[in-house]
Amino acid sequence: MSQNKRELASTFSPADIESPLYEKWIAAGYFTADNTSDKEPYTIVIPPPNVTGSLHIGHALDHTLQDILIRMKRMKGFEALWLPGMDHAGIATQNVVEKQLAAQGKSRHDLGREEFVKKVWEWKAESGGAILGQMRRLGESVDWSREAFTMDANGTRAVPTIFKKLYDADLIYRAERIINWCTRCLTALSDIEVEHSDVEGEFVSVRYGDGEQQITVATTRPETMLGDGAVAVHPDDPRYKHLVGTQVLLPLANRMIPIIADVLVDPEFGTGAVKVTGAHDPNDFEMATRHGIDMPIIMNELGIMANSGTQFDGMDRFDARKAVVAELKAQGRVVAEKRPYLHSVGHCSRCDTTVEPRLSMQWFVRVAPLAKAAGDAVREGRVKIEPKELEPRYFEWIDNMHDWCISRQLWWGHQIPVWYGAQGDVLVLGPDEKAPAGYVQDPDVLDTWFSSGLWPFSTLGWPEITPDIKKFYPTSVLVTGYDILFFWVARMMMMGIFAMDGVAPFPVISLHGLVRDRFGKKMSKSRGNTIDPLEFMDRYGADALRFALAQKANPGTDQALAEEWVGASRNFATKLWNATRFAIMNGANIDGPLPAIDSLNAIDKWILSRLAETIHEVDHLLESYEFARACDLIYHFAWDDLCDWYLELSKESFASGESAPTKRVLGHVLDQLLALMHPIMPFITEELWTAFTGGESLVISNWPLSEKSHIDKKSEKLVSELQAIITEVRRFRNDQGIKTTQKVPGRFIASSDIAAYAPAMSFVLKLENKDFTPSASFDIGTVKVELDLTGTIDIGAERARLTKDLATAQKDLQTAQVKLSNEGFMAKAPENVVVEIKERLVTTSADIERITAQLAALPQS
RNA sequence: GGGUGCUUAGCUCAGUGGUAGAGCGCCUCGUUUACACCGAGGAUGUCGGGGGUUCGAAACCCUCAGCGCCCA
Repeated sequence: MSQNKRELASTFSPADIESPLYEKWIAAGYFTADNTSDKEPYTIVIPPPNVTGSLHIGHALDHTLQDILIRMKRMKGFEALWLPGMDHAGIATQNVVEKQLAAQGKSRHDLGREEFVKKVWEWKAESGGAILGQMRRLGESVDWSREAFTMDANGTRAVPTIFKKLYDADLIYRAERIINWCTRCLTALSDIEVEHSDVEGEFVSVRYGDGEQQITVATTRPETMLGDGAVAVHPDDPRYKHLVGTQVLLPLANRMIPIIADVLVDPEFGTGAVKVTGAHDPNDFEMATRHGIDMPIIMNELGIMANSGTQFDGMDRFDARKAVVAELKAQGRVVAEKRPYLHSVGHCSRCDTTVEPRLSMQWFVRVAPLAKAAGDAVREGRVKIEPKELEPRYFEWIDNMHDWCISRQLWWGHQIPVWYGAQGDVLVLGPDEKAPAGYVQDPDVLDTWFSSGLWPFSTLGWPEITPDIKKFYPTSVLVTGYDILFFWVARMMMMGIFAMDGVAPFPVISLHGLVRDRFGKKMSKSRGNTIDPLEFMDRYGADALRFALAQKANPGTDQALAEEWVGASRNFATKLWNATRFAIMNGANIDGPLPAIDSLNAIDKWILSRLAETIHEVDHLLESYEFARACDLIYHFAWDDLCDWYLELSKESFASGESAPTKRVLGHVLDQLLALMHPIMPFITEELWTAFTGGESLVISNWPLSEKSHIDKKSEKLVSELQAIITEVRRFRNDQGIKTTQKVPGRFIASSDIAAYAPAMSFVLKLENKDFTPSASFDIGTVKVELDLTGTIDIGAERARLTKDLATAQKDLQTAQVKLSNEGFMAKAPENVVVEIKERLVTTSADIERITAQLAALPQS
């Protein structure tokens, strides 16, 4: 084994090591999961990025967290499967290819459906999936042999299977309903694909009818009045009671329409009377249905006025709005106008076009029973949401879900598996069934989220009960941003529980937040504050990016990111690199068993104790998806405990030559630390560890074990005393203006257990051990330090230092005294707290006495 | 309008009942044989305002103010 040890380059260069290491891992097949192994499975399916997408900073975060879990579990001996793949992203992808066609002056209709879909596949082959290469750069340990696509063979069988199953269970139906229509994409959208934002519009009050038979309605969309079927008021509204049941003249259209009473009307809002346009407003549709009111459609798919039988036909909806108001004004029917009037308007999440509510025939999923099951799974604890604080959001949404419109008037996607016969009969077919001659398939495709809802099992070969399904379903955890909790997570819950006999697709949903800019502002192209993870990887390496992201990933909360912070993580990597070089230079090794703990010095015992504690806590935190806290502990153990203290305190031992146990201990600590860090920073740890140990790979090495027997509070206390002494002496030297490099005669007068480490401390502090007459001395606790400064000390600086220490001690003393003289505290505070405060009283009193004496001993100046 | 979260050091954020923390930034000093992508030392906060519970509150409760997110 040891013949594979290597020398390390003197400087850390991520670009030199990352890509060869990834190739090595792939060639070795470490990431390929074995469905025949007897290891316990651990499965994560990657949230499939759009085939049109490239790796943005949010993916980098999401994927880093998943890789941390997968790599840790693989090291823990699980059969780890991390399944990669992409989503066909219906509208987004179709838009991309349509744009290319538009550049040639063509539309998809010029090609026809079959040709167009062929074109999209060609586009995918050439330009799709750029993200996959970028995932390799990030070091993702995904199983490429199982790479999936929502429209691959598995997806193409799973979709009609579940469609038919839902249809047969009466959970899919076709109906004429108000849906959200995008006049640019020319398709229906689900509620969730509509983004609401406040816009400045207008609020116009219009008088319908004349004389006795008149009523004023207010609207933000005057043009839709051409499609009004009624006017509605609240049944208890005394202003209009006499009009209910009568008819009123609809201006412009010159039709008589009824006045109805419905509780949906808010009498406080506007005039308390509203127009009822059943074909172009969801609330109105509800009222119109209830009262059997006509619902004329007065706009075509493009948002152009049509079939209203008025002069406005042929006008764009927004032009018509102005024209209608102008004409009403001319007729003296405009009672009031508010402009601008701020109100919420829906926009297409893909292209930002103002969404038009539109009555049309679509396919829907009846969500009530599915959503109930998905909600119950969380309510009953079968599925946990991490962090728990996000549960209310999940319930609020899933318990109030509307039926899901799943048909899209697109060509790219899973075509709806329904065929219509000449007599209007409807056939829903599974993947292996063929429609009889003469039947025509529904031209629409399914919502992209319909197929991605099947992702946790369609990718494993469902509906076949494959070895993969048996081994790897349900998956172990879902890691994703809270922003797609509704889009995707809820769909997977509903589909998974329905398809897999009640077994939810994952027992845990671990949600992280969004990556924001350095000021915590949302990133957007228009703000110009977006961050490109690829650039950061170029400049600082993949490990630095991963660590920077994981270090700030607190459950469910957004994180800010700035370039310097990635740079700081790179610095951390460099620190680790140099520490390992130093360790190797000094003969650190992992040869043979660790020396007996009792035989070790306190410094070695201490670092082993800290290692055991760190491993224990990091393990627990990672298992709880507390990535930020885990990274923080690792960072401080590696930098503070190991580099700043252990290596420094051990230098004397290395220099003296009597260091065999320390070399073995250091080797052990490094070996374990690199393993512990490997899931987070896979490249540099692999490079360092293989060079240092000569081993094959950390990817397949054992996860570190926390040795409880190494935990040694006594040594921890002793070393913390050594640290306090060293810090005080440094502070004294600093205050006295003595250079760090200057050697000074000095000695410690201390009890034997501390005196035993005088050589180590002297080495760190550059104190010379020789005969001298002290010209300065001071106390730290029970330890006296004597120094020969060969000259006068700076009394002013010394007095300032002691005065400050005295003030601190006096404040601490006072705090303790106040507590101890408080009867309530003495009576009710727990014993251990009282003891602690009493101890504090004793030590601070001693400190005050000591410092006061030192101050008094200073010569007057 | 409904739901939900936040307000702690210059910035970004940890910290769920026992002497206020981290990273970055800032100040001083330093080419010590792992590391200047570094080391040593230092400064900085009546924990948004007000009230309450408690021996004790940044933390628990009420209230006010500001900011944010989700949904309608």
